[in-house]
Amino acid sequence: MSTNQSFEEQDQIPTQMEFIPFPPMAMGFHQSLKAISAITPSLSSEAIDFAETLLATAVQKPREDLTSSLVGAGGGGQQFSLNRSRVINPWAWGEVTADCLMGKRNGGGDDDHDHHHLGVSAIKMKKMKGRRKVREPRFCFKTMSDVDVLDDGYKWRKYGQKVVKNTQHPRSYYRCTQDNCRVKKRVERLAEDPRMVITTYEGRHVHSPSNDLDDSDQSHSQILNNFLW
DNA sequence: CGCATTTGACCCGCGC
DNA sequence: GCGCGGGTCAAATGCG
Repeated sequence: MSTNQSFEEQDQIPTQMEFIPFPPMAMGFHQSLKAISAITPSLSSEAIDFAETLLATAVQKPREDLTSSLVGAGGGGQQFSLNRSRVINPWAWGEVTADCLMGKRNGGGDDDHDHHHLGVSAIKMKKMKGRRKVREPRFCFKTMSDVDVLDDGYKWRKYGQKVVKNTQHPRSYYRCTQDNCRVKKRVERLAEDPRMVITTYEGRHVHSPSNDLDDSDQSHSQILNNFLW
């Protein structure tokens, strides 16, 4: 698959920890990602495209709306930054955090549940030493939520759970239930802040999302919707 | 009864 | 070569 190839062929592995502050997303989500990719070759155009599509799917909005939502919801103070490390993680990743997503107007309670973060990371694995192990493109969201599994429109089946070292929360492994679709995702909670959920997707869906969202999963999609306005 | 989840075992890559 | 740790498998169990 050509997508995998382009992820694979980029062999630039970050060598030190860098933290590059990024200007507000006045230019929009897509352009911001493009700009990030100019800084780091780790974000290929496929990664950007993948990120955008996936995020749009997750929030159930067309890609065009996604950009305007993020920009429109903006105001000042979004932080768009790039964190690169080989020590902690051999993957390069970019993260976007919109201010609006945390404190947005919400007359109700002002407890933690009104503070939402949405992070987006497009990541690739470093090339296996000696051998070519093809890895699907990966991508992770960081969200603040009290539910572990955010509804992204696809059906997932859990196939494993593991307690990873130095974390008190188990990591869960899910696979897309669709035949011939090899997409997987991992869900874990941040050790430093258990309210933060890291969802890592691996691979691309070969089908469109199942649209049975309007029954029991309503609450989940509502959480996602809350991120954007 | 069928399907999803749980959970311990197993596999494999990597660092020492 | 060995041990560790992350990822996956699959039998057992739970649930609707």
